[in-house]
Amino acid sequence: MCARETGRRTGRPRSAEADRAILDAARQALVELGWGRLSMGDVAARAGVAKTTLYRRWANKNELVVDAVAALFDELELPDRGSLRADVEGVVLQFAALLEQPATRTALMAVVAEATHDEALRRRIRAAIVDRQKRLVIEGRRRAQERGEIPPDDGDPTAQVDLIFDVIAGAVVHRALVSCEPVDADWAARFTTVLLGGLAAASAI
Amino acid sequence: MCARETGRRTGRPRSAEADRAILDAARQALVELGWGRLSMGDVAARAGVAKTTLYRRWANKNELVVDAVAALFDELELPDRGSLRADVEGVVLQFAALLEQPATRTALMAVVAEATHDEALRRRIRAAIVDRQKRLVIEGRRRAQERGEIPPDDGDPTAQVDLIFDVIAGAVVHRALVSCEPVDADWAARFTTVLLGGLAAASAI
Amino acid sequence: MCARETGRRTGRPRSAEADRAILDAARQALVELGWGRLSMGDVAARAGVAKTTLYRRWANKNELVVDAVAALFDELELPDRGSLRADVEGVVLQFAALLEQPATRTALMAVVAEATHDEALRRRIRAAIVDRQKRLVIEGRRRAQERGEIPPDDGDPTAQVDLIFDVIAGAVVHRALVSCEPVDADWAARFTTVLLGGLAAASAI
Amino acid sequence: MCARETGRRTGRPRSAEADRAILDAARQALVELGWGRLSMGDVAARAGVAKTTLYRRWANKNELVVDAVAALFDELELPDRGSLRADVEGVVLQFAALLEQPATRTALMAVVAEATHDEALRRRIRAAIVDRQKRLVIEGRRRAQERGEIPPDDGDPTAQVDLIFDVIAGAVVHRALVSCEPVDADWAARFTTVLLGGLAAASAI
DNA sequence: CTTTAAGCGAGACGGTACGTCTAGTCTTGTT
DNA sequence: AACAAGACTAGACGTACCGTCTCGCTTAAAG
Repeated sequence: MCARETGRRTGRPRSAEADRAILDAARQALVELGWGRLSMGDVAARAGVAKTTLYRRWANKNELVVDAVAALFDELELPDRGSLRADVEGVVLQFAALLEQPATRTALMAVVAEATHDEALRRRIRAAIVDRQKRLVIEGRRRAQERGEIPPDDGDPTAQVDLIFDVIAGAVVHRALVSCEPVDADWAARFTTVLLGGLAAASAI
Repeated sequence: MCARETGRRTGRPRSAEADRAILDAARQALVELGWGRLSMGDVAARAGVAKTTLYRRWANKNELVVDAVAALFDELELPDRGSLRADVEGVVLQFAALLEQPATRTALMAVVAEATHDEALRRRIRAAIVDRQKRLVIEGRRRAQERGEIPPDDGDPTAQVDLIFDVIAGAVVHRALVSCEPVDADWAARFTTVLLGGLAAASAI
Repeated sequence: MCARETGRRTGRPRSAEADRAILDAARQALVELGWGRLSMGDVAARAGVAKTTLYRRWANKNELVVDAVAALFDELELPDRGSLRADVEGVVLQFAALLEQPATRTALMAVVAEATHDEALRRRIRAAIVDRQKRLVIEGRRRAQERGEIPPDDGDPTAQVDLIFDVIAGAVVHRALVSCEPVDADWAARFTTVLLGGLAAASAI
Repeated sequence: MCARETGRRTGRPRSAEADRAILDAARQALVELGWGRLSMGDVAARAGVAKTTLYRRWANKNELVVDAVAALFDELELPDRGSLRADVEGVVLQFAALLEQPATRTALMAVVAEATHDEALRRRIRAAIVDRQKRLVIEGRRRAQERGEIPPDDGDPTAQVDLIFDVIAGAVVHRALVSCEPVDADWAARFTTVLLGGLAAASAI
């Protein structure tokens, strides 16, 4: 999480309690205030910790906030809802619900914005968030193939997985964060109709 | 562009040259530094203008930067390529090309990130960027209807326009800025196939 | 007092009221807290002024405190007591009384101690305190010459003024702050006898 | 030297080498940096010792530095130069030479400054520095009396010794450390003329 | 020859202040 | 009026140091 040199063995060990308190405080402050108005002094005060203790663990405000939020994107699941359409609608609504939380929306966009001029951060996001969530698409396709809803792969499905992921995640993120309109059951249904119709048409070629 | 009170008629008129210089300076600073590190003093200095001249035109930093960003997206056009499919592929590639420029990618993400915790900014983005670019979808549908490629509207097409816009813009932005993979002619073709297939299926219900 | 570039002519002029408020606050804080515990933030708060307003005028804490200390010594006066001897005894007792106040003794020694390894500070002390107080010696000599107690200058009196100042100030400071013995009327009388006798002998050569 | 509780008898004894290393490091740091910029962490690092080892021996920074400096003032001597005038000029130049070394000037002023608000330290300085150097004045007077340059004492000379000492030491310290002007042979000659003339005049009363 | 009380190096900790930077406002004199 | 210049309040930033507090390890004398 925080950059902790593993080689040290002398000196007083860092307080694990402080780690937790700081990350909790940072998450809480992020939700209440947003990235720009969150201040290190405030986080330190909330955590009951000195400001130096923050700077001993993270080089600056960005590093801390990115870490404070990184774990929020692991909670997406793909419960089996019995049909491809239900699975897609479910994951769309679940993802939208996540993005409706200020903590997550702020964190995701802030980190992506920061990444537009930081190649290393871009790679980190791709590994930690993008590739992780592609598993949801892969799992959904597998189930649909088992159910006979879509034909089995006859080649490498990577390109199609990528496309599906970009369309689903892109549309939800765009509607929730750029257009700023609600991702409700109705929109999810209409979106799913378009997506599945499009995929059927594409594979029929 | 900038909020210009129309009631004034006496006194020295505002310098149009200053308007241009400020917006140019803001765009340049935004690209070089990103949202967070851009400062009003720096923009004023680049524009060769006093800080008061900025604040006379825009209420605060956010307002100025949003305007500077919005102008970047006004260059998108929809030349008639003869078919709906060609028009969609064309606008996808055009939009992707825009997002491949560091200027635009940084600006868009910066402004969206800032908006995640700023309701007023969100409204401003929607008015200055989102609604403005929906014109492309509306125009594309109109042409396709004239060509007979899609049936004429039998109700209010707003919801469908919104959905199409979210899907196109979302998928392109997501692939270009989050997944960080190229939006090339091949991807555009496959995406268009899915989109048009989906829309056909949706209207066939 | 504070470094004020005289060449500027545009922009808002610096507040003379702030100048006064800051120096007053600094003097007060110096008396209450001593050099080490005086903080810039505290001085700013006492003066009802932002910290930046301090740093716009003085480069750092030392510079400000030196000026504040210098002002403490501006209250020394040389009322005409009718004879050179009475004037010397008067200023010796006045100076000793000043050094008996903890505020002044602490401030003077602190600033001199700080200056032992800071060439710039040394120059500043010389300009702000030493040269400023030499006025007392110059004025005393002028009066004595008018009274006919000492002959008029027949050359540049600077070296003699310097010597007299070092002897008077040095002896008083040394007795009060290093030897730590009282500078009373008796000591002042004996010291004055030695000083005036010495000066008479020196000019008789 | 350092406050060492005598009651302990078990456990690992304190390292005498650390004592030396710390005091040496403190003296060196004091000369290089001055009192204010000397830091306990830096002294510990120079001494190759942990900060706790410093605080086990001295309660705080002041205590350590005072101890580090105490021994520096024992080197003044009064060789017989054959006449009172030559002896005075000699001791003036010798004392000035001592104060021209950064080590001594910094140490002396630092310790005096600290003493302005520490009664115990003031007494300690008086015993260790002031009274010790008064022997130079006493010895000089004795020699001059033997040579017949000044009349023998007809009462208690203490008050006069004190006055002479304050004048000499005060003037030299003031010129060297406050006025910051060179104490050269010329100044020493002029000062001696004034001092001896003054003393002659005073005893002629 | 083990126990034991303390010293020791390393470095984290709560604090406090530093000096810098920026936002957004205000005050001059000039155009 | 707008403008250039720059002072102003407010407050966060990231750094440095103080003096304290764990850690785990070392060292001598006491048992």
